[in-house]
Amino acid sequence: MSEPRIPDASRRSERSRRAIFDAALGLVSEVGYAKTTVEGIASRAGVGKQTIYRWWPSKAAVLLDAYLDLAARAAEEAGAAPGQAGLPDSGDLAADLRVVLRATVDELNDPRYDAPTRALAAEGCTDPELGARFTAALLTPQLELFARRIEAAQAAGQADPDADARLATELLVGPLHHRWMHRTGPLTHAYADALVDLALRGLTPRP
Amino acid sequence: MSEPRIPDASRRSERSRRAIFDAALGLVSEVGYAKTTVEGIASRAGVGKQTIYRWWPSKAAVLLDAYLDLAARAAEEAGAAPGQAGLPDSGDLAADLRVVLRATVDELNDPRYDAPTRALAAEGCTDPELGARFTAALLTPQLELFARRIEAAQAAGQADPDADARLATELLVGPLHHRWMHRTGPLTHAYADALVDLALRGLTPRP
Amino acid sequence: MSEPRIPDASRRSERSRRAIFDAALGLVSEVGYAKTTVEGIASRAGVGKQTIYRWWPSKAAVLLDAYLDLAARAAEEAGAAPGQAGLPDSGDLAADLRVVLRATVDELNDPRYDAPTRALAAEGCTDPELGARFTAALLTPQLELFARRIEAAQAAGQADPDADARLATELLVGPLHHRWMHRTGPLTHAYADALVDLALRGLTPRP
Amino acid sequence: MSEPRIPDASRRSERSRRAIFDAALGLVSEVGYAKTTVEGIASRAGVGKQTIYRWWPSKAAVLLDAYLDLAARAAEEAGAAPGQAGLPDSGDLAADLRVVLRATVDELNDPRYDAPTRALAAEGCTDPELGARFTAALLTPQLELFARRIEAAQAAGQADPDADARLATELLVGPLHHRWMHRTGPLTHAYADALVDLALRGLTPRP
DNA sequence: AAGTAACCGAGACGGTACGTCTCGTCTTCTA
DNA sequence: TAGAAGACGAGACGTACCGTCTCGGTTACTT
Repeated sequence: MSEPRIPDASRRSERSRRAIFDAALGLVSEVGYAKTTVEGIASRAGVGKQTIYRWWPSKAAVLLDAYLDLAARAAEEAGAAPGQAGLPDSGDLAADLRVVLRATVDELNDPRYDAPTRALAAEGCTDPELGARFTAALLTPQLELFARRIEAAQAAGQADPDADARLATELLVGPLHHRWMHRTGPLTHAYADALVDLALRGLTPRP
Repeated sequence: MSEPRIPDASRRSERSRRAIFDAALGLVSEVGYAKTTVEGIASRAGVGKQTIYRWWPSKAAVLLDAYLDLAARAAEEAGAAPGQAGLPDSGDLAADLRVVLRATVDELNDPRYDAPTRALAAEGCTDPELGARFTAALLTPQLELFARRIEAAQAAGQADPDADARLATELLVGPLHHRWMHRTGPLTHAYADALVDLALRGLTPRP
Repeated sequence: MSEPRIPDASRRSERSRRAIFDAALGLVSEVGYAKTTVEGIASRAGVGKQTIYRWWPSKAAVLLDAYLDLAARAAEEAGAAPGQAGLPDSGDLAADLRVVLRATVDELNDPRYDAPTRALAAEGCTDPELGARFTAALLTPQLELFARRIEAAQAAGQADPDADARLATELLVGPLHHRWMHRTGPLTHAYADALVDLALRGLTPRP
Repeated sequence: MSEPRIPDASRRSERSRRAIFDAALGLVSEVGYAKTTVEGIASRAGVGKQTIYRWWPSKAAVLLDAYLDLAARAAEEAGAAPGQAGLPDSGDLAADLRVVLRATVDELNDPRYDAPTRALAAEGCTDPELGARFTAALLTPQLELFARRIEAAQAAGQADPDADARLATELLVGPLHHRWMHRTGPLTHAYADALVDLALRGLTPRP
C-alpha cells in the first residue's frame, strides 16, 4: 500500500552524518554496545532520533557504517593509495606475513578498535544480513589480499603450488581471530610470528 | 546492608529448571536470540519470572547453562564415558583429525545447535565474563583434547616434536570457526579434510 | 533582532488558500479534529507545510478561518444581503424565533457543520484567544441579531420592556447549545418550539 | 488472536492511583490540558508510564476519573449524605434556585475547577464516548436534581404544572454554561439572580 | 529582456510525545 | 517458604508530528 518513503539523499546533512558516527563509536567504546542506545547516539550527536531512523534501519547498521567510515579514513591516512594497496612483497613470504599479522595484532589490541569490532562481529554472528555486509565490505577484501600475496609466492616458487591460497589465508587469519574472539590466549607479536612459522612449515615431521 | 539473598538450592525445583532450559533453547532456535525475552522464557516454561531471576543473572546466563546441559546430555548419549573421552587415536593423526573435524562440521551445520551457539558466541564476544565461562566450560576442554592428541603424535614420532601443540590446535580449529562465524564459505567434509591436510603439511614447498 | 518576517499578502496564492480550507474542513469531517494534522492538511492540499505556517499560527487558526469562510459563503448563498440580514420580523416574536431556532437546529444536525463546529468550540473552550476570535467573529453578531429582534418586540409592546434583551437571547440560545454540546437530548424542531414557548412564557404559574 | 490482557484490579496500587490523580489535576491547572502529557503525569506522580496505560486508555480518561474523584471527595466533604443530597427546598423556588446557581457560578469561577472542567468539556465535545461518560457521571445527575426540585414546586402550586421540568432545567443551566464556555459575559451572583428571575417570569408582557 | 525578489512545493532537520515492550524488583496468593 | 502470577518504576523502542530551515522552481514586479 504505502511504500517506505525513500528520503532524498542529495539533501542529506553531512554534519549530522559525521556527528552520528562519532557519537556511535564513542558510546560503544565507553559504555559498550549493549548499553548504547539509538536515543543515546542521537542525544550525544545533537540530532533528532528520526534523522537516524531515516537513514539506517538499526543501531547495528549505524555502527557498521561508522566503522566502515573509520576504517576508510584510517586506510586513507596510512597508505597513499585509497584501498588497492596490496600486501608488501619483499620476496620473502614469511617475513611479509609476519609484518602484516603483527599489524593485525596491534589493531586488535587497540581499544579504539576493539569494542566496535567485537560489537560488529557479535551482531553479524547473529544477524546474517548485517554479517554479510560486514564480510563483503571489510573481511573479503582483506582475505583477498592475503590470497594474492600467497599466489605470488607460489608463482615465485617460494610456496607449495598445489596449496589452495584461500585455505592458506584462513590458516593464518583464522587462529588469530579465534584467539581474539574467545580470549583463549594473549595476542602478541611473538604469537603472530609463531603462527606464520607453523602455518608455513606444517606439522609433518621434517626428515 | 542487605546481602543478595542466596536462595536455598536444595529446595530448587528440578522440574522448573528443565522447563526453563527447554523453553530457552526452543525460543532461541525459533525466533532468534534477540527476540527471546526472559518473560517469554518464563511464560513458555510455565514459570514465574522470579524463578528465573532467582537462579540466573541474565538471559545469556540462562542460555549458557541450557547449552551446557544440552552438550552434556549429547555427550553422555554419544560416548559411553561422560566427558573424559579423548580424541580417537588410531595411530594415524591425519585420519583421526579428519574424523573429528568432520564431526565438528556436522555439528555446526545442525540447525539445532547453530542458533544457540551463535547466540552464545556473540554474547561472549561482547560480555567478557560470559565469554570466559563459555570458554572455560566448553572451548578449553575441547582444545585440550586436540592438544593431547597432537602431543601423543609427537611422542610417537608422527608429528614435528618442536611444534607447539596448542598453536597447532588453533591452526585446525581457528579456520573452521572463522568460516562458520563469518560465513565466508561452505562448511563441508571436503573442507575439513583439506584443512587437516594443509595444516599438517604446511605451505613450504616440498623438495 | 530579527522581526517575524511578515509576508506580502498581495502575492499570496488564492489557489493554495482555498485548497487548504477544503483540505482542513474535509479532514476534520472525515477523521476528526484530533487526528487532523498540519502535515495532513498540507499533503491533501498539495501545498508545502511552510505555506500554512506562513499564514496561520496553528491548526486551530486554519480551521477557524476555513470555518468562517464556509459560513460566509453559506450566508452569501442563502441571503441576498451579505451579512447584515437581521432576523425576520413578521410582527409575531414567537413565530419568528421558532423559525430561526429551527434553522439553527438543522444546522447543528448537519454533519458537514457538526464536526468543525465541535472542534472549534472545544478548542476555543481551552484556548482563550482562539475562543475570543470565534466568539467575536461568529457568536456575538448572531446574539446581537436576537437581541435586536427582541428589542423590536419590546418596542412593539409584544415583550416585557423591563427584560434584558441580551439575557433573553441567552435564554433561547444557551439551552440549545447545551443540549447540542453535551448530547443530553435530541435536537428537533419540536424541541426548538418548546424552548421558544417556555422562554417566552416563563415558569410562573398563570393566574 | 491476542486479547487485550485485562489486568487484575484487586492488586492495583492505590498509592499510584492517587498520585496519578493529583499529578493530572495539578498539571492541567498549572500548564493547561494541551501541554499536559502522559509522560509528564507519570513523571510527576513518580510512576511508570505503563501504570497509566494499564488502567486508562488516554490522557482524557485519566483526567475524567481524576475529576470525578475530586468531585466525589468535594461532595463528601460538603454534604453529609454522599450524593443524594437534593436541592434545598425552602418552599420558595426562586430563592432556592438563586442559591444553587450562585454556588454554580462560584464553582465555575474557582480556578481550581475551571481548568479541568474546560478540558473535559472540550474533550467530551469532540470525543462522544468520553462526553457520554462525563455527562452520565456528573451532568445528568445534577440536571435531575433541578428537575426534581421544579416538579416539587409544580406539585406545590408554585410553578406552572404544564411546563416540562427537564426543559425548564435547561433554561436555567444552559445560559450559564453558554456564558462560561464562550466567555460572552461576566459570571456573577447578579447574573445568576437575573437568570432565575427571567427564566421563571418569561418574556411575555405582564398585563 | 534581464534581473530580482518572494511565494511556492517539497522535505530534511532537531525535537517532543506517543503508545508499546521488556527489564529486573516487589508483592500477593497458593500448595 | 518456593514458586506462579503479575503489578510496579524505569526507560528504550520505533513512529508521528511539531515548527523551522533550506532547496530549486516559478511568477510577477522592477530596471
